[in-house]
Amino acid sequence: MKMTPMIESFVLHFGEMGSHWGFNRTVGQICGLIVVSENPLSANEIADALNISRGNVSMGIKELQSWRLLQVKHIPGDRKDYYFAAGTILEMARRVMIERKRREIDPTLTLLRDTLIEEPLNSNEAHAQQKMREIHDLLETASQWSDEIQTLSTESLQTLLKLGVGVGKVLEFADKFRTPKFTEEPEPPS
Amino acid sequence: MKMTPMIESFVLHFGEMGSHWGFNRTVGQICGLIVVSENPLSANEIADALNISRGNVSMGIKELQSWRLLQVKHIPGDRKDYYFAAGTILEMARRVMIERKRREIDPTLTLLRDTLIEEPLNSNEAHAQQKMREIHDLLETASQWSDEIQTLSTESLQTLLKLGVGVGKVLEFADKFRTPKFTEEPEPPS
DNA sequence: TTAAAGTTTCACTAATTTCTGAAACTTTAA
DNA sequence: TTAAAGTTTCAGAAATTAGTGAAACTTTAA
Repeated sequence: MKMTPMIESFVLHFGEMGSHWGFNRTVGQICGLIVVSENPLSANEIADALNISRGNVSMGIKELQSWRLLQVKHIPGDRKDYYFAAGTILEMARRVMIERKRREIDPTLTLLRDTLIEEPLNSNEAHAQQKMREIHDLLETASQWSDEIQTLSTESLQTLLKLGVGVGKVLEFADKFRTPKFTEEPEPPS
Repeated sequence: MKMTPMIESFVLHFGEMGSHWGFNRTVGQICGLIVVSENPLSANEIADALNISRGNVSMGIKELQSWRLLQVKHIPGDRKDYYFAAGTILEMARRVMIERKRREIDPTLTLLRDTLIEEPLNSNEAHAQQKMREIHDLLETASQWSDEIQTLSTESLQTLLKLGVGVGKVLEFADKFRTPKFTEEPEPPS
């Protein structure tokens, strides 16, 4: 299976992007290829298209499965596994987000929580803890957003994404009319 | 300047995190150290505390400056530069976001836009373009969010972050009362 | 203008990560 | 039960990325 130049350039670019999204070049390419492919692909077809070793494909597939980005199809009378993208782009993006949160935010939150219960030994440590608390609170909020997004239906997420772009202006306006004393929660509508 | 165990463990962890945030271990450590430090630090003090070479510190500082995460302080009669964190944690986080968007999203958007104006040569390419359009639209939305956030005041951003956690539920409710007419999803095959 | 103090660069080395290919293992049709 | 087809693992090779330290460069007080 030979890729056309259009598809090849996309797949290569996706490979480079991959490293920003938590996986390596090859894994990114495999992911790109599968997303863009019309029919499910066998591991051999992938190795062939990307010109990488069979073992490497096997590793890559395992990695992508750990991100829950692949689905497998079986063809009767054929023992191969055929892989295709698990869900829409939005669903895949969401899975990546969730997984990244689990791998990147959660461990830091744990460390910060553990550190923040220690008694500071001197003013340096007191200051450091203050900063850590700021980081903790921000990550905690990010974590809550992420958990929330996990519970949303795809449609609601779509709505939220589209809506978002307008939300900022409203807030900027609201903040202007807020007294410095009451910076916590907006009045609930009665 | 010797780090206490508490601060050291934080700095080391921050170094590991760093690689997820677009910079390498040492740069992460430098950033962590500076954030947590009570007073501005000279390059030599950083090299000393982290036990890395002077040249490496110089590179790291340059990198952090390109992320606009550092401010420099001069002490009269002292020719050294003293570095400290540029703004609050939230401000720093926001700078990282903006910069990552510029480095990671924008180039992909460009590639996708360029690819999507090409005529598909066959049904594979047509399908690929369809997927690329989905990715494009999602990244476009992400990009708009990012731009918006850039224009928000820190206070409004705080408000938005805190608020967010409740927003989802409202949307889920609203979507229930939306007519299927406006759903963009295709009918599942029967 | 000089030299001491500070900073940056860069060729080289070290460490880490990724990839290969062959061997081991698994599955299933006959 | 066997062997052909398919899959996975893993030790080491290759490639990439990070870090060192010495030399070159810059700045400024005297």
